[in-house]
Amino acid sequence: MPDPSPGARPTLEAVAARAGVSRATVSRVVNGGAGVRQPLVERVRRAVEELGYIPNHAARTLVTRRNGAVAVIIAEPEFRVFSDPFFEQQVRGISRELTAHDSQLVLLWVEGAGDYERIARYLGGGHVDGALAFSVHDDDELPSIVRRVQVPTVFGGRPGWPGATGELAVPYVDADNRGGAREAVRYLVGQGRERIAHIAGPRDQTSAMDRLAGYRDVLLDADPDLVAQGDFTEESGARAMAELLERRPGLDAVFAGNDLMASGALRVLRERGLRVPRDVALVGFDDMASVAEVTDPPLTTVRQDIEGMGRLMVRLLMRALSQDGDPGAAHSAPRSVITPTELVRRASA
Amino acid sequence: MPDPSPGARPTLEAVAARAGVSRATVSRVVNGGAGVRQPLVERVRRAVEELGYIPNHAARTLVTRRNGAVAVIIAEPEFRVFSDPFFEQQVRGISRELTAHDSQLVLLWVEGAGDYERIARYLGGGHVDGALAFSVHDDDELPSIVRRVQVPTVFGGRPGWPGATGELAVPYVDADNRGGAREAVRYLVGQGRERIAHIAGPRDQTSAMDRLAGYRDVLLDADPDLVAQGDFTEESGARAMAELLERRPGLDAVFAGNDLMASGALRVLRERGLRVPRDVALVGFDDMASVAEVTDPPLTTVRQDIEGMGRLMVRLLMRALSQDGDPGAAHSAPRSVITPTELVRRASA
DNA sequence: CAGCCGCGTGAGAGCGCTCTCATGACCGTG
DNA sequence: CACGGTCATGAGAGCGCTCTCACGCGGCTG
Repeated sequence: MPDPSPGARPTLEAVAARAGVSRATVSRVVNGGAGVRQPLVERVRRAVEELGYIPNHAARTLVTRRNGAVAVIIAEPEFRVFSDPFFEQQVRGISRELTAHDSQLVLLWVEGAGDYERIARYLGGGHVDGALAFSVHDDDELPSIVRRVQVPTVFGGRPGWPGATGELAVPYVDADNRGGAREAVRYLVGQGRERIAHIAGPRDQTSAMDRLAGYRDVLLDADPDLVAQGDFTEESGARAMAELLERRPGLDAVFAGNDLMASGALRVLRERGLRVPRDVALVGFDDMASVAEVTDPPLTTVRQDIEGMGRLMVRLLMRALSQDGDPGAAHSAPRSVITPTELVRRASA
Repeated sequence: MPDPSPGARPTLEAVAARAGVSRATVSRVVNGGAGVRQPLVERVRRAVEELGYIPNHAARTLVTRRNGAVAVIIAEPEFRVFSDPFFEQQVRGISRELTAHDSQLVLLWVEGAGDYERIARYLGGGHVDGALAFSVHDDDELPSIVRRVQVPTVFGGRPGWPGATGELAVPYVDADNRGGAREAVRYLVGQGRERIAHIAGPRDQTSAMDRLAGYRDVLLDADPDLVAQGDFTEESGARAMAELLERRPGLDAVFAGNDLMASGALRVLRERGLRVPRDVALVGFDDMASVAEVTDPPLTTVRQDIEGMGRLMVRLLMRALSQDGDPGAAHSAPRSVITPTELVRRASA
């Protein structure tokens, strides 16, 4: 039977028969063709072509124990997940780099706390070679889960739970939030600003805390009343600004924890008739195009290479995966990477 | 050897040995336990528990030809993909429904036109049981690809290529754009508005064209100069509004193709000193929370159940998949579904 | 009490692939 | 020209699971 059941997808066997070689040879050709003589390679290639052969993924995975897929775990505490442009860029970077590594992106959307069991089962089921996770909050269960099911995982953003940098360390990729904040504040200082306030992001996000730390690094003796609490939303930025103005009307600069809060702050500043940057200089963080470029005046802000961070996460993971098989290299967890930031000067400061 | 290589994951075999039954019985228990006597079921369950057994996905897929994964294909022509709140909601609906069906979401991000080959290979490789796609533009290659590789696919939004509703029909889920537009325009008419303009979305998106058609359904003899072209962005809405005002200064209502354009139109209206809704009534489309609720005045708009549409896509696909095996039910492509819209009255009209 | 039916269980094949190992052809060398 | 070595190829096992089928036991009927 030269064509058994025309509807059925051709197997390696079928290709081998057609090319007049063994399964092994076809397999070799399909996987790069190393060690097979040219004429044979071509004959097999032709047979593959003619039959429209596509390797069966499951069969391959079954024996190689590699499945060319990586999970991206998205925990959704509340709102702001996907629609966060930050996120989009990072996922795009991940997607691109994954493609370059011939891997697929499996999206794991965590639906509330009770859903972690499902995630654990999935991760443990060998569906994916590794995982990428974003540890948004301190109390995230994810780290302990990936540890339990032993799935190589790289985190986006420095995890914040106790001991994250010591015993329970996990590999992560993060922007140099602290350094970026320092640069921003120093810039403000360099401009002659003397009463520089800070609108901080949520306390349970390490990025926010790192930025605050950077601010304090430069302004060692900063007046505590010059720091207001926000939660990374535009609204909270506005509220914090109003608060700051009440407490310290004489402030002459604001370093906001992110662009959204900067934009909220800007709104309040203008409502109060304060000119930016003349009366109050304003610096944001993130260089979120949809915000920083469209405010009036456009925001001076700290840029991070978000897509690059996504790619980097993948690269770290891939390196860990390729070492996995090595003897002696057992459990050589990838090192974490801090990516540089860059101050983007626009009109607001 | 009771515990061969402690690091290795236990197999069915191991569980069977531990429970003192055959592989077949363990398999039955793992897959629901039908037809196995209670005491045995419990013994097996306990063994599974003790060994921490997790079924190997690849092996299972190899024999069942089902892999519990569905691809979500995202073609990215330019910007607005993830960060589109519309998109986020739809993907969330998909994710939730997929979870309910014990399936995984595999994200396929199309990286430009040349990338379709990769997508085709992936789809054809049996990695997924089916696919969900969004046919943003008319010239999309996706429909022909899924047809070629024979992967059951449900589209989000009515596809617009020639013959999409006839010979080359594909199942899709779409909102009742035309009906929603009719309702919006009728509402305006009912308010006594007499010169109702429309800001249309891009010509190559069926949703935009359907909304335009709905507008025309009501205003059969509408002045062609009362229709301006936009591209669904805020900016284009502003431009279109300016244009309309120039051509027909006397207009007393605007039905915008989406909320973003409505918001742009609103900006221009206010700049020109026109009061909304007093002088000009304004209706949008989508009920995009981040836009419609925050404009001043808040937008009267047409709401569609976006998350529901996502869920519906999955349900249609699942139905098609479960029929796939049936004899006689061959190629019973799922029917398309149009979901209702609802006019949300706020202050702008 | 013999026969039969039905249900619960086990044996074993096989899904499509990779990979090790044996085999044989061909080369160069002594 | 015989021999060992190298390299391309094929044979075959086996990855972990499902599923068909045969088997055996019990209970029911005649």
